[in-house]
Amino acid sequence: MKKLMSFKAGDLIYMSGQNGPAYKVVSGTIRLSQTNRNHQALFANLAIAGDLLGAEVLLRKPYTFEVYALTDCEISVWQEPTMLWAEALAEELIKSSLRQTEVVSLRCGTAMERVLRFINLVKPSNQNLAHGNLTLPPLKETAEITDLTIETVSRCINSLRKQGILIPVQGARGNLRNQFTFSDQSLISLAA
Amino acid sequence: MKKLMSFKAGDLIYMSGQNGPAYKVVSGTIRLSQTNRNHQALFANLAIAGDLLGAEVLLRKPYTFEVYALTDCEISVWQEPTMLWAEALAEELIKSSLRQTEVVSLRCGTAMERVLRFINLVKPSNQNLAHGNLTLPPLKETAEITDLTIETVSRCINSLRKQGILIPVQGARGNLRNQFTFSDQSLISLAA
DNA sequence: CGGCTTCTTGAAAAGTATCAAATATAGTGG
DNA sequence: CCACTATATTTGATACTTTTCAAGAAGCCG
Repeated sequence: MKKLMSFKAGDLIYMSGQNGPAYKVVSGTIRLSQTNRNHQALFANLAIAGDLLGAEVLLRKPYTFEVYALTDCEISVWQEPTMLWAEALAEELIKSSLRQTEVVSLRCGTAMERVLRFINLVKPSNQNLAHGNLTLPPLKETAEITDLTIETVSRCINSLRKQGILIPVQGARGNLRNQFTFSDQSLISLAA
Repeated sequence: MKKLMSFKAGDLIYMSGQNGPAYKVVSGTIRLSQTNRNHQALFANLAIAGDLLGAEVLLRKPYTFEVYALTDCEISVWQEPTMLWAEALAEELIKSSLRQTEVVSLRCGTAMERVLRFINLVKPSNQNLAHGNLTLPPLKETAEITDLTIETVSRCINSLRKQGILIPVQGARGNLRNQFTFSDQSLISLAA
C-alpha cells in the first residue's frame, strides 16, 4: 500500500527549483504555476486524479513549477517500475499533454461556458451519477484559470444556483463556501 | 544528415489514428488539433522548431492529433537513440509541456497582447536581431489559436502596421498576404 | 483578365471588466 | 456557544473591449 499525503485547499505542495520525488495525484485538483520576473504566479496547468506531478525530477532536474492544492487533495509518491521506467514515464507524459488540451479549452468561449467546463473538470468523475458533491476552489483561482474576473465567475456560479443546477451545502452557520451538490446531468450537457 | 520533409502553409502533415514515425520540427509553426464529435477541429497545441511531434507512436499508439503546417515548415524523422531512448523521449515530452504553458498564455489578456505573444512565438527566434522576416498563418488560424475573431486579429495587425512595427512585404502585384518584416525590438517589449 | 478566397473596415450589439459597497462565511479567543 | 474580525463573495452601475453583421477591397490562381 502506497502512503498517501493529504493537503488542504491552498496548501503549497512543492516549489519550483526544489528537489524531491515525482507524485501521482490520487484525488482533488492541483494547480501548477510559473513565477515570472515580476514575482507573479502565472497559471500554467492543472492536475487531477491520475496525473503525474513533477516528472522532471526523474531526469535529474529540479521541479519546474510551483504546485498548490486547489481543493483538498491526496497524492502519493510515484513508484516508477524498475524495469522500463522511462517508458512508463513517457506514457504518463503523453497523458498529461492531453490534460493540457483540456486546460486550453478552459479559455474558450463565453464566461458561462468556461466556468461549466471547469466545474466538469474538477467534479469527481468516478461517479457518472446524476447526483454528487462538488468542492470548487476560491473564486480567485477559478478566475485566473479561466481568465475571467472574480466578479464574473461569481455571477456565473450564482446563475447556476438560481437555475437549481448547483445547490449550496449547508453548514452549522450558513452555507459552506464553494461547496455544492449538483442535482442532475445538466452540467455535463451544458458544458459540451 | 537527416532527411528533411517540407510542407507548405495549410498542408496536412498527418491525421489522428494513423501510424507513422515521430518527427522533430526543424523550422516553421505547426498546429495540433483534435476533432470532436461534431467533426470540428479544436485547436489543441502548437509545435515550433525543436519540438517533438507524434511521440505517442513510440509507445505503439496511433497519432493522437491532426497536425497541419501553419506556416511553411520543415520536419525530420526523429532518430531516437538506441540506448536510453525512453529517457530521451521523456526529456522531449517535458520540454513540450513547457510549450503548452506558452499556449495557455496566448489566451490571456487583451486582444493586442494575445496577438503580440503569438507573433513572438511564431517569429523565427534564432536571430535576436532588431530586424527580421515574419510569415503569419491565415487570420482564421491566428483567431482560433488566440480565441479571438478574424476581424479582431485583423484590427490588431493593422494597428501594428500603422505604428510601423510590422511592415508588409511587397510582391510583384501588391503586398504579399501575411508576410511582414518587423523593424525593431518593440515586438518583444510589447509582448512582455 | 475574371472568379474566388481572404482580409479590411464601420457601426451597432453583446459581453466582460472595473469600481465601489454591502453581505456572507471562516477563524479566533473569550 | 457567541461575539468579533478578517477575508471572500455578491451585487449594481458604468465603462470598455470584443463580437457580430454587412459590405467592400485586396491578394491569389488559373
